[in-house]
Amino acid sequence: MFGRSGDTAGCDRRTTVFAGGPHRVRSHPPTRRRSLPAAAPPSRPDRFPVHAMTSPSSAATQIPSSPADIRAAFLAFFRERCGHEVVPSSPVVPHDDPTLLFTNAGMNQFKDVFLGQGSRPYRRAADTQKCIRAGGKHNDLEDVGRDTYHHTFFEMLGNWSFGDYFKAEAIEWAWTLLTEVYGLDPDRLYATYFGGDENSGLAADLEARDLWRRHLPEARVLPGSMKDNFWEMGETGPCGPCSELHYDRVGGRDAAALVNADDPDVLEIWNLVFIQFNREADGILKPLPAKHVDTGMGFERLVSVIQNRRSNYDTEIFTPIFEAIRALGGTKAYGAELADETDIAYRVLADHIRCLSVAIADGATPSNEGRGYVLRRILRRAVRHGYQQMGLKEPFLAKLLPAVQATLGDTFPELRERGDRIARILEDEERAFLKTLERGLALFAEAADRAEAGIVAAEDAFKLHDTYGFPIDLTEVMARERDLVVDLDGYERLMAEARAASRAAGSHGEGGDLTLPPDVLAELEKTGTPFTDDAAKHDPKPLVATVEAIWTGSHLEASAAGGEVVGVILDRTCCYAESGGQVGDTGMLRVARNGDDEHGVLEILDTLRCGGYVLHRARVERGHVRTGDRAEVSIEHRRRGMIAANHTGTHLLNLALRRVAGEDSDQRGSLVAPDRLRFDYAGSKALSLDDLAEIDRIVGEAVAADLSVHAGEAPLDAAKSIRGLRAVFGERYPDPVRVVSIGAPVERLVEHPEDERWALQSTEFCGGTHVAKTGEIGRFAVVSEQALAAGVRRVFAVTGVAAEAAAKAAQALDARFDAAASLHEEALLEETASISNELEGMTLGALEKARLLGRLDVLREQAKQARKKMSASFRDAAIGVARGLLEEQTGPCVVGFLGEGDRDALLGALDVVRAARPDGAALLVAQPSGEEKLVIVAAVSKALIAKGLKAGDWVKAAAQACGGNGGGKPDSAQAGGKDPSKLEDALSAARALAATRID
RNA sequence: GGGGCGUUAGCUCAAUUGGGAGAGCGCCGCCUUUGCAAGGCGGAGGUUACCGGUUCGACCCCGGUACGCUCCA
Repeated sequence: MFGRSGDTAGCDRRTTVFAGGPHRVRSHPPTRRRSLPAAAPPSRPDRFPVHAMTSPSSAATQIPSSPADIRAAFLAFFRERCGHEVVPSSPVVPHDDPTLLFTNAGMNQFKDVFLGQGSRPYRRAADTQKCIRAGGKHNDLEDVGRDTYHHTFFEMLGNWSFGDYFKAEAIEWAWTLLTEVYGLDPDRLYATYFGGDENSGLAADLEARDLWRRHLPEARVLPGSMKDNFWEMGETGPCGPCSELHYDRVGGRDAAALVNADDPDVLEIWNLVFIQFNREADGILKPLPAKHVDTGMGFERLVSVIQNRRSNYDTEIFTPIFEAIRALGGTKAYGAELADETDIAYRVLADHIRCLSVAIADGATPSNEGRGYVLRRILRRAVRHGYQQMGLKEPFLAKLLPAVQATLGDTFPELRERGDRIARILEDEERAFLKTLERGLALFAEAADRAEAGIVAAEDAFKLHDTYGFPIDLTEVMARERDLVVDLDGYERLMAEARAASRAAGSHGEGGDLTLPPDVLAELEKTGTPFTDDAAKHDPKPLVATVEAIWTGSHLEASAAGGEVVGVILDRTCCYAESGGQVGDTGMLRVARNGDDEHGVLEILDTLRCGGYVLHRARVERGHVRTGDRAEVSIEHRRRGMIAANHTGTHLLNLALRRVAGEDSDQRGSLVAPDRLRFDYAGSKALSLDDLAEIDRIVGEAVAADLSVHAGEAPLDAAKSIRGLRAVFGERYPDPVRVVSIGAPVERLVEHPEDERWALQSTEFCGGTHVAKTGEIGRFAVVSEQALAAGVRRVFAVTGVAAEAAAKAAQALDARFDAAASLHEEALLEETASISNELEGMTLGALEKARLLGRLDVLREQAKQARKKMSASFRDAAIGVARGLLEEQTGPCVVGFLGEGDRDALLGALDVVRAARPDGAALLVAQPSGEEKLVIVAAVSKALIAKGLKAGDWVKAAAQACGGNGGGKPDSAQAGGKDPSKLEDALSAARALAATRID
């Protein structure tokens, strides 16, 4: 399968690569679709023919040329000739590393190995890693499209040594691969090595220099600075010198001066990092006992070099995507011009659709925070370029997905497997943004109207961006169309202010975090502190352990005393450390020394895992604790029991969800706490009440069947093949892996993994604690169901006593509803409001809650009718009294008390009086039923206002006479009084004022 | 994690300084018309997201919560 296209393309390429002479930029490769991905060899390196690699002499006739061949050749080289394990790319969304937005380097998935926290069954590895550089410390987003080599998404080819081979082998292999396998001209290669740094007291890496000199003349082996040639993971931790290979696209010259000088024709293609130090907290470098190699070679760049194209975008990695963009219509063909706006849009779109497709395939979703927000920005940037440069006003990104699948789908099959989901999310998100644009257009029109001297105010531009998400460059374009300009300096100033404020707020606030930083972990290991043995966590009987270390949150301490909250590390423990969504145990730690039973008593508030250590976050209640103490650890059993019930309940819920919501409803996260459980899963449709009922029923059946819960370890590969297995999307599992099954024991599952029956039972990879029999769960109820983000839904549920309590609460509310049905008027209104409030904050089964909300609707309708009836009767009564007043008081002014009534009743009566005396004035008072206050309203005709009687003054005078206040307009006003006993005072004050003003 | 904005009738949105919650569309009824489109008249429809505070009085002011949008980290 490698054969035909590889052969011919290889020969073609050879003439180009070795042609030498002046550099020529080929406009376009002959893109024959057939020769692209369809004919590419599969990415599985074990199927890659190795004859080209094993026989260097024949390599010249077998130089890989297509992107797929080049990728496969890299993996085959390290697998076949250098004994590496070829591993799959880790997901581009690092589900298990919250410190990282996206996987941005090949070494990410081996970070734990370099930090000394984890290990692998192999010591040499190679892969092609999906990487995204956007939004984080490495942010290339704004540069994409403007040059030939920045990408938000790219592949990083890499090979690693974990304490195995070192500089000599790494350098030798890099050289061989590039010159022999890929046929690069050795005269165009330059190597750099770390040239030393006096300030840091670091010597030059002469070892690397000399190794390169075996292949390259001295003039092309160049020393580099700390910045270019010394690699560090962070402030502290593993680090070391690195050595880079650079390639001169032009050739036939001495380009040494152009290395690391940002020349587009002299570019770094491979970085070899030699991890040999650990930087301690005090900044000092200590040599590592186990030295590692970490290399990275940008795939897109490599292809451009081998194919002799001046831009990454001119390779077959991108050209099929350009074709798809052109097929969207309405735009010219890609012209490969750097400054051309349409060509920039081509590059932006091609880059961004790759990035978005890969990220979404790995489980990310555009959203308004974190990595989701980065994706949203990338998508919007793509839509904006399409919208402005290509006139694409309808969602179009999903139409580019097939081209991405065609170029990357063989290597990363998840792009095809999750294609529907990717397309749907892209389209939804595009529609949302088009709506934002529309709204922004309207707001911009207002801002443009306000513009003075042809300048759109900085505040307006900023607000459009900050509040309404209207991109600044769109604002500029629109301003230009109306012959306006935008105050960009002012805008930038406001942005800088907002950024500063945001940063200032984000920087403080790290109290209470007791996790161990890497340097402390290293310190512990160096001093021989053993990893905590927590095998007893699944059978948590109290046990006696030795205090190994005490962590204050900032340093290790020999002892802790009264009131302090510290992290205690023991040599062994029965506490479960927070992991896999299950919260950590609480319990007690009793220090015994010299026969004194309770020398120190600590309450364990939480238990967490740091590297190989279990950290007990504990408060010293009495006495003190020292390292070396013997202490009895015990957990709070009741709480653990509730957690176990919820954890087993979570597994049953997971099983039920698969049946109700479909096979695609992968778990996306979960929380197992004592009082409730939370489960997030992939799904875009809300669960109906019927679905919820079905879930409750399925779980309820499993509980009633009192099934046995089994746990056991099994080889990862064997366990993965068990039918019906539910694993967390994107999670990496250890080998062997712990399997928890409900029903048949783990051994039987592993014996016959394909058995159809397993599909009906719960089987999960899980390190958590569970009940022994499902009957212990007692009762299960889904409590609520909601959307968490687009494509992710969250279910809350309760088990055991909490579920019992919810059922009882529902019964109690039913009784109240029954009683409320016979209530009338005010009692009905009050009870309705009271029930409504309680229902809001109550934990109830989702089904019960829905049913009770239905009952509440009925009750509310009754209450509404009652309110209307009451209101009407008050109003009628008030109008009746007012008619009486009209008969008694024949003058222009009517002043009187209408009895019981609210403001609406008063206003209704006032209308009647006003109609009867259009040229007069009226002031009416009423007492709201059941309240110790008075309401006063007044209306005055224009004629009397002219004489000096203003309604506002009038009601104020009356109100102040009964302990209140009020006001309003001259023709109409309202007021209130707090003391009904002074009613007569209020009325006479009103009469008096009217008399002085009118007569 | 920190800002900004929003939430009012079934839908789209108004509501001057705090002083009697409206419009358009849709819905229902009646009238006009041979019929349709339309028009005329009338009507129903609101816990102004929720909770609390200030006030004689809150859609409006203040604090909190929920949800949504948006920017920054």
